[in-house]
Amino acid sequence: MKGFILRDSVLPVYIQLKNILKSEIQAGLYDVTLPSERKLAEKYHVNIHTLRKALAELEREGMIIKRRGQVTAVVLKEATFRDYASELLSFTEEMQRRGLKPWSRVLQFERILPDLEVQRMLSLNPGEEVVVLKRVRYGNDKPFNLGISFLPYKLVPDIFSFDFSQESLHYVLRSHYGIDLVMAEELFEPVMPTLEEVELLNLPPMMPLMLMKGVIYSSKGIPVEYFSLKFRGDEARFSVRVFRNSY
Amino acid sequence: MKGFILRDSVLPVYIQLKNILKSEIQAGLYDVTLPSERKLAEKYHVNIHTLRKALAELEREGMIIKRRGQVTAVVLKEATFRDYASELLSFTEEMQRRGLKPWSRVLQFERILPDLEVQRMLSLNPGEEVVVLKRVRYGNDKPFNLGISFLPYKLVPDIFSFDFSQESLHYVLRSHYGIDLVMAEELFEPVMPTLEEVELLNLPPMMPLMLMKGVIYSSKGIPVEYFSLKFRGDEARFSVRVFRNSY
DNA sequence: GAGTGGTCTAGACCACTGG
DNA sequence: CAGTGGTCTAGACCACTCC
Repeated sequence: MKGFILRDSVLPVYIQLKNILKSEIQAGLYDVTLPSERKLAEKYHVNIHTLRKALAELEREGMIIKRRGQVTAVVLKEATFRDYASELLSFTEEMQRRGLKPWSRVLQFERILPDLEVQRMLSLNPGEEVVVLKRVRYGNDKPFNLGISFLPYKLVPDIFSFDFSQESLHYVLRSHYGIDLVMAEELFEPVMPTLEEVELLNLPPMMPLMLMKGVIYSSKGIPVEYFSLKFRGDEARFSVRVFRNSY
Repeated sequence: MKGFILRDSVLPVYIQLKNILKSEIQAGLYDVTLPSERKLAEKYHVNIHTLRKALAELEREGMIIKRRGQVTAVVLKEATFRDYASELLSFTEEMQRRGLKPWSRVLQFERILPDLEVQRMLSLNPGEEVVVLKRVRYGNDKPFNLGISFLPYKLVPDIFSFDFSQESLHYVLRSHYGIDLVMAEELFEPVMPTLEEVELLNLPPMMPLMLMKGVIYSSKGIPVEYFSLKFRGDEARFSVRVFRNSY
């Protein structure tokens, strides 16, 4: 990974190339603009289409900006906001990334008939049951959020054999049920806490919450989980990068 | 646009193809899975790489999910959340899209020396001045948000000749200064309003705000605007789609 | 093993930007 | 008008999934 591309690596060439270019940009090798695509392709002995795929990745990450007819601009050497989190991660992974020990207090875990909103979000037929799992999630000793998850019961028949005060829901879905969660639609909204939430999350007065709710889909395109997460406002900073669409 | 691809359209083939496939999916032509890439390419008489580019667009929009070795899954016929807004749009464009008349009340518009945060976000040298523009933005008669923008003065020398109670800042930047805004880093956080904000936005009691702040970059990769927007909580629903990264 | 999507190469041509 | 990035085609081979 010192600037050489391994043709028989498990990583595709364009990903290796992306990483190389990223570290070169961060090292200050290219300051305001990048060399042309043709020159870069020649330099790294790859086809121009492979090079272009690497640049497309960098652009998606917001590191460079390409425009037709112009040299491509170098924008960022690193993310402006630290809490960059526009990636689908389980709470467990999020905590591990921050070096905190994740665990949960389970408040509710049972089979119920869902209300209409949950039914619609999970594309369920009337009468189909869901599993509801309500937890306060902790990192080390600090409460991070209050989460409610709904899953179609038919997808997770023997789920009550797991202890979700310790286990990761997403990990169980993958390892035990073979369900890969790959995409989520999320909606953010600021809300005031209820009295119950003030207590559960140990909130100071006048602290608003960030409500994040949405649907998570498996690799087969099936809606697997409808969730609602409430975070302490001062701990909940979500950042994204957005682009102007041309077409 | 009835299912035929025009080879001499201004729109690239892969965009036309994306639109065709989208409308076919929404019409229910493909229900759970799509035909294979080879078959689709043959059906529309395009090269498989062009077809793949169209599918990549649909996947980015969250409409389908592709996995190696599997047929590609159809996920959504339409967005689950209506307020889908992960696109860089000016307030004026946002209002026009909703059919509302945008205008502003300008509260502050002057040259100042920025504080350290603004200086850092805009990559300014000490002593460089910025223009600050503080406005309450309205759609028809309703206040939508309170916005503060900071721009490097050197980029917009004669900006005080414009009246930003009517004009769109982003439009002036593009048409008068030739500055194309193409990318933004944004951060979201729930906050409680100050007394001033309660009054300016005509807020009911205990209504939290969504704070959205960030930096907007031009096509040359230059940070052009640092902004802070505060929205009424019940009017501020931001939605995104996130994916699991493989590499 | 048949079929799927993923990667890489090769080359042609186009559209746009800038001096 | 030279140089840039964008699009489209052609074909080979690989990695993975599912039966």
